[in-house]
Amino acid sequence: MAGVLDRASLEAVARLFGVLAEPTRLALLQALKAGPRAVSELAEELGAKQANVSKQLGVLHAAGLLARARDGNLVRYSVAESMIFELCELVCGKLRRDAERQLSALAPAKKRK
Amino acid sequence: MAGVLDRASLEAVARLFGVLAEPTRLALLQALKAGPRAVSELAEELGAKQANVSKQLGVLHAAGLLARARDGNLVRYSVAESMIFELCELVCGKLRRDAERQLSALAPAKKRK
DNA sequence: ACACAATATTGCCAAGTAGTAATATTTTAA
DNA sequence: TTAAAATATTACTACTTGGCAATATTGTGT
Repeated sequence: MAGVLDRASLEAVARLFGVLAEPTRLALLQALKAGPRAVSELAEELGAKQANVSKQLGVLHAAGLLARARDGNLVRYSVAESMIFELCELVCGKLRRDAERQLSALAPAKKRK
Repeated sequence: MAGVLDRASLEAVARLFGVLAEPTRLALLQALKAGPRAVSELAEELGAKQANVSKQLGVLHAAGLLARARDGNLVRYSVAESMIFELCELVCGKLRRDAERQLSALAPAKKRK
């Protein structure tokens, strides 16, 4: 369905993947999957510094993955692209398969399902 | 379906996304979508240096995304995880939607489909 | 106006890495 | 054993960026 992408499109795709290529940002997305959270809540939940949480949320927001909403003194972020969870599921599936293959190579004959 | 991932799992997922976060590697995957290719073929097809193509193919192979097969003097690489194209499709879809939104914000009332 | 709390920003450093030129390795063919 | 071709590796440079401390900004209540 999709033709061949030019260099600029490939760079855009790569940039998006790059946003997801950091454990801290993935942890933030995972926490936000349960619902909107304020910066300080996320910082405590992840055990991370406020400055860094704010910075990484900014990266995710700039990429269009998060929505930002002021609520008095707080700023609540929420997931704006549920697509990211499909992405993560695909990757997790591959990692699970890899791990299984590695296991069965050491311990033959495993139960199927 | 998937529970909460620990730090190590998040790092593994991030590492995978990181492999896809480079335009050159995406271009290689795109070229390989049409079928197996030798290193020199890919270098010419992309207009890139042999050393860099070999290096990036190595990264993709180490990540388990490509298969490697010697064929005489050549080494042919091929896609080992078709999942990556689903990933790219999801990302491309988001980018298309973003671009459309940006367009319709400037030029109201566009034709549907 | 003030103090206080939550968030954002700035300057910095250390680590990681894409790309390159040069060189090494592997394979084929004489 | 040679030479030549294809691929991989090494050493290097330039650039990017995650995390941090300090500071600035924004909003709330008094």
